[in-house]
Amino acid sequence: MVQQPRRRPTSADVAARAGVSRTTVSFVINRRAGSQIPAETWQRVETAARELGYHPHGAARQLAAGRSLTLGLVLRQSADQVVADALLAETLFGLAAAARAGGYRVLLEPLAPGDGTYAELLRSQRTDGLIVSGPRADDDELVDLVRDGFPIVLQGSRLGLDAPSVDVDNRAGAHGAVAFLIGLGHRRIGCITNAPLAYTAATERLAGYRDALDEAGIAFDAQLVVEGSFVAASGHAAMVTLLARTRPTAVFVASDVVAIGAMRALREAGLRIPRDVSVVGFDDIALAEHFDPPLTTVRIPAHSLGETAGQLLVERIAGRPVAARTLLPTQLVIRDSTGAVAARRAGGP
Amino acid sequence: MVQQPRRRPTSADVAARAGVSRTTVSFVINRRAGSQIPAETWQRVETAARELGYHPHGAARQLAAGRSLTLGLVLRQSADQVVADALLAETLFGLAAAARAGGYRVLLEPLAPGDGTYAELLRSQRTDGLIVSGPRADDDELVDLVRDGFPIVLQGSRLGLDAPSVDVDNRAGAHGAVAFLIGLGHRRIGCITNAPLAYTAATERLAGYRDALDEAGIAFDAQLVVEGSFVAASGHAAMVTLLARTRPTAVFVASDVVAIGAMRALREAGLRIPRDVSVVGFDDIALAEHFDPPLTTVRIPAHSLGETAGQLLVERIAGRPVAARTLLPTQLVIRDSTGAVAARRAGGP
DNA sequence: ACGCGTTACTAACGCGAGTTAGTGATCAGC
DNA sequence: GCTGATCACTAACTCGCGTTAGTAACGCGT
Repeated sequence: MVQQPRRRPTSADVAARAGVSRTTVSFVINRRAGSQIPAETWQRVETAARELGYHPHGAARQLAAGRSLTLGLVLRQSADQVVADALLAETLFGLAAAARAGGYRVLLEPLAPGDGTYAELLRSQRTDGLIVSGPRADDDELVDLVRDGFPIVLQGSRLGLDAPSVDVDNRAGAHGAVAFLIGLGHRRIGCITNAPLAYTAATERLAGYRDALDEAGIAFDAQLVVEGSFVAASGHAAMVTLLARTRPTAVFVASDVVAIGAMRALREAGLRIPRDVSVVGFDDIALAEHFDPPLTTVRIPAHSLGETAGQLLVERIAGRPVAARTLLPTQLVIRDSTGAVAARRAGGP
Repeated sequence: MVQQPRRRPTSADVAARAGVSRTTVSFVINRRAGSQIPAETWQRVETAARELGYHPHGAARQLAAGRSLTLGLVLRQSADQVVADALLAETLFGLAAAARAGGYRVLLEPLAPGDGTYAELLRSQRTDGLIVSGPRADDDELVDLVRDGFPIVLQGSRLGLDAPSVDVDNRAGAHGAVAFLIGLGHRRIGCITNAPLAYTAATERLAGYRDALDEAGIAFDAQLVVEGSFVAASGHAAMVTLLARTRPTAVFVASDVVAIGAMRALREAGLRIPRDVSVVGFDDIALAEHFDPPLTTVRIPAHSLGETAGQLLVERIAGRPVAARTLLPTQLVIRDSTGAVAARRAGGP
């Protein structure tokens, strides 16, 4: 007996088996509303499809329907940032959840700056829309795509682009953290940034720091600010630099990962947290509450960051209007790395 | 003047503009080898394509060519695991790199056990192959797909499946770590697993622990083994349990994240690391070297784990034979959380 | 018997490419 | 001057499905 080289069944096969036309099969498969198909016929089609193991061909559907039902996620972070970004996975899952709710899938395009192009994803219709995470100001490709009217949502800082963006309210979060320190009596507060100031998020968090200072009438002192750069080691270096200049009673570190490095430097300098120096972080990564001591920090809604971005993109693809800028609120989580300023002991810096 | 409702250009438009047929355009676009197209014609086509801003329609190509050039990544981890998995992003990037090298893209399908199906990805040809991360033994869907001959690569433990799998050499890694402790003079060594033993990786790491014990002629003591479960808090609880039973001179914790919780419990019990108790972790997450003290741990090649999985899948899709099981080597990274066993002082447990 | 709706479908086109089988022109060789 | 081989291309079919426009059958009222 000759074995047929089993071809995957098409809707025509299903139609033949059910004794109807392909159109009818299509209606049944897509549950098309308003079509008058008697229950009996409907059943016949479904049965035939099941028996044949029929699964509609994705590409054919996309071609005919004109939609890919796919969202692209472009990650413009460098390798360093990715490894350091403890919340990426969570954000990703939020996005995936939103995508699924809208009937979409997520295509991932990690693309460190300068190693490739992503415009093709959109221009070739492989994705119906794009979420660009960490867009840089010099991204011409992005400018073109937005101008051409493709559905795009920015995650992170916006540049003068006419595309909706989602981000965490970095400035308010930082402001709250530093205001909390001031409330504890601290006046000499250091700041270690999460990243070089070319990154908008870093600038915004620094701005929040200044806001709180201004509000309390404390003069800004550039000596108290040092740049960190994503990884813990940068926090260590920054803290060493800071301590060499002066000794603050508290430090606002705009990233938990950077903060753990900073805390290590404090320990190495023989300083106790929070007795000698209070530390506040930013992000509330899962490990923050297990640091020694457990870190007071600013919680970021990572999951809903991704989810919101996904929802906005789905709306945009559907052609519905969308807020130009969505800022997600943060929340200060108070743990044990912060305390009231110690009574002034002898000897200044 | 009436504005044309600009339709995206098709290969027919390019053909018309260049004064050739669609076939010729197709040959040029796909750089088809062996076709005799004079340089002049070739140029004309390329110019026409550029001028029109032509980009081949992805779905149409997929339909005609029968390949989607997409790899699916199915993540069967629960939300807890994802948040805890500090290396996921890195693995993902490794996969993406391999995919790109083979001309593929990556479609992400996060699918906590019991919340959906992924077979459709393959059956509808939306992806050419699948990498299933963290496959569970009760996954019937997976069994069917493998039986039907779809290209699938498993990342993590294999179950009796006839599909190639990639994983870290958990057993050897654990063995090395514990042997190192034994070499330092430790004989009473606790073990906190990274996950419930239903997870193969947890079982394997525990087996490595026993291997080292056996090798050194140390009797296995079930009292010294406690289960952890992905997150740091579980490590804290496990260590509390362990200390309530007995006091080991060293503990092998099969996950850095779990280890940080365990270390906190040690501190809370007034024990110093490594003076009173040595600790070895597993994974070498980015923060491990910034723990207090910096954690001795077993490094996992996260990037190449993803990369290898991607390469294997690409090979399988191409129909080439592939190793049934690939085990990636780990590396013991010695830091400050381990030390020689202290001279026996008065008082046992 | 005729007209007029419904009901329950189907024929056929189009989506945008890849690809096979051919075709006409040119040219070398004798 | 004819044959046969290259060269440079093209017509036409195919992939699998969505969808519009249309039609056959049937029922019902007059």
